[in-house]
Amino acid sequence: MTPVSPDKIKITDIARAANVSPGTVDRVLHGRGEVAEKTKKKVLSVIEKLGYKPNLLARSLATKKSFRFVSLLPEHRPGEYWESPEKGIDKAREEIRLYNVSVEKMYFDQFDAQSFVAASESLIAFKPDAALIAPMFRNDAVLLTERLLRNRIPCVYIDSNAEDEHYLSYFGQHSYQSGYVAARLTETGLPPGSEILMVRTIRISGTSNQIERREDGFSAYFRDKGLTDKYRLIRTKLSVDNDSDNRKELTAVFEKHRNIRAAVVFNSRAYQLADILNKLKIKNIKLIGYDLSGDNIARLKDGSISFLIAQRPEEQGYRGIMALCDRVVFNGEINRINYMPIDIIAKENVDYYETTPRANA
Amino acid sequence: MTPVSPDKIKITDIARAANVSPGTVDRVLHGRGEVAEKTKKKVLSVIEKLGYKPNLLARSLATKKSFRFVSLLPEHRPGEYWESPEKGIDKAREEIRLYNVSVEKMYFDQFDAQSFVAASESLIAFKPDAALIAPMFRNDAVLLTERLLRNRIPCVYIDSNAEDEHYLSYFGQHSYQSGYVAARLTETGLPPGSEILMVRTIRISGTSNQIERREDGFSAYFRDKGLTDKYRLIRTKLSVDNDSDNRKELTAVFEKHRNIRAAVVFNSRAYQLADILNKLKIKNIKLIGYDLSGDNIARLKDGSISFLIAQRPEEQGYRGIMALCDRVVFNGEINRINYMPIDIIAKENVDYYETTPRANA
DNA sequence: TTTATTTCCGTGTGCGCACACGGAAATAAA
DNA sequence: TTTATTTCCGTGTGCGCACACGGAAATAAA
Repeated sequence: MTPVSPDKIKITDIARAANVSPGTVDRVLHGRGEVAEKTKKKVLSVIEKLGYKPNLLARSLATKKSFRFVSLLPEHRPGEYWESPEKGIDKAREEIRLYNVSVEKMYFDQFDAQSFVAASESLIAFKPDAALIAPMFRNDAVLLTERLLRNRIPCVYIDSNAEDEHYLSYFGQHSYQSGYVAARLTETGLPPGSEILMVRTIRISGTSNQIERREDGFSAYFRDKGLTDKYRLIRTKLSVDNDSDNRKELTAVFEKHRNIRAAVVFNSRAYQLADILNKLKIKNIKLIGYDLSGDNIARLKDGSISFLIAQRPEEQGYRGIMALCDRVVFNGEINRINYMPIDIIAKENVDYYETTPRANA
Repeated sequence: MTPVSPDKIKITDIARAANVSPGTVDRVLHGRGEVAEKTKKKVLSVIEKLGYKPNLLARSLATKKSFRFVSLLPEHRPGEYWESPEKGIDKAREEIRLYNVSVEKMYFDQFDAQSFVAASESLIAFKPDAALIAPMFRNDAVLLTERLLRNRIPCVYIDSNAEDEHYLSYFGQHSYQSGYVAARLTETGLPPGSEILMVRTIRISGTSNQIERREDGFSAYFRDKGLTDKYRLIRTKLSVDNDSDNRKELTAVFEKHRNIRAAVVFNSRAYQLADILNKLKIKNIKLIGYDLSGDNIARLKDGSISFLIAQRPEEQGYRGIMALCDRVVFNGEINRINYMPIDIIAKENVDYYETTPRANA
């Protein structure tokens, strides 16, 4: 509560030092043209010399611009994974509201590629100033981002990386490495000779490459460490919804492989496997899964799941939106690839895991 | 880039609706008095009805107030633990500079209680508007915060919780629970009959209660799970600096206890134990430690350390300062206890662990 | 009742910037 | 050389708020 801070130079200081009017400084700052080359150079050199930094508060207050962002996520129900990224988006939205940024939320059905295409059309028609996208359908996502790019609309991907060149920035996990971590957790303390069950859930529209790369990383760990003789990797597939088929399949697998001591599920449905194993009375299986959905947390707490790997989904949404804001509103630079931490969650630390980015003023 | 956002109500809207002048609304908003009781009620009801939210940008721009914060941390060198909280403080400082908040950094010697007392005097003399403190010397920290409280200066603790009533808010780990997590990691895959070495580093001015509670949590895990027959906990003490004494001590311990298969160090010096074990050619010890100092990370990567438990030190500093800002600058409410996640770090995920809170505009 | 005091409130200015408007100077066209 | 056009720049206003100032109305003191 002392007197106001000193030595902040402002546009009028620049103007005085450069012998021009504030209006001219403004034109130079915004590259609006209508300034003689000589004058422009003079002003720029003064700006440089005095180290002028615009007051973002005043700028936002004065500007009449507003910005419309769009997010495109899978539809979801309470407790499901996608609730978390959306929470992060909401938090960011609240924080940048004062900068005249609005965020319109759009959705698609994650089991229906056609719904993604339809949503893409709506998104394009909306003419947003920026977009945050969960590119679950690789090809359609690329088509969408190509069109956005053509209109100079920046685009951030979260969750899974489509590996094309059409997005501004990616916030998500390094899937391959997360598989490596899953393998490390699986191996720790596992008796030699054990068999390890790798579970893939069949999806209607094909497995995402995110899941595939988790599996790749997982397998690679055992190869890289020369553990392929010590352990044996068994693969099986489960259906998303057909419970009785799944039981039959697993019964057969465990019949055939008597030494399965660990199992890994590479999507967020580890709870499904936990439930089936419970029903089949198969015990003492070390189960590793992904993502902190409500169901997974419950199984983690009751001991059916040993470890879950998390990827700060809220932070993905939050930082994705903030990056777009930095870019569009403040003309900042954004890191292209932003890998999230690969968080290891056990029963003992799950209650203290909060992905929530801080709320600020 | 569409027209400016609508329906934002401002002070003049309140004034019109309440049949008063903007100045009167302002007096009510700030509780400056000089308003008749009846008028005040009228204005408040209109504010309520229209759901007025002040524009923080305009408020900060218009206000002539400025705020001086102080941080009080242990001195440290590059790569050491305390660099991280300081990084978070710097980040927060940058973000709230526009709100006329400055952060003055003060330091003490973490091995010299007297230096903390001296720093306390400087801090008080500085008359800050808020303080962020690492309360490593419990009693002296309490004395300091009592004096701050008397002057109505809000005070945030980070890292360790002194458990008194004199601070506004705490950002740090639940130490007891983090010991529990350490125990879980230690136990996973450990052969029955193993002995577990619990290492305490002797400090000149007594062990902090943070460390003690980690130990408590660790021991409690084995009791709670009924594992006291299965494993045996061995305790030993090491000196901070006397390497040869430490070697002798450890040689004797391992001489006596032939079944030690795991060791835990409860402060950030796990690398010290790793180095001694290397020199003594003691192998195959599963080593668990705390905090991502440069030395610890190196040992994690070369395999001497199995797991480290981290506590988002940058986030502690960042959120601590931001909380003070919310409170002092924006009159917000702050959560009193803010436990950090208990992060599990292994060789496989350490490169993706960033505690850095996002940089924003 | 008159004057002094207090209570209460409205008006005006500035925070640092964006941006519209209009006009002088320089240049091009007649 | 005169007029039309373009280039270039300065001035003025408003964003939403905090806060100083001063004055009218109400009350207290004389």
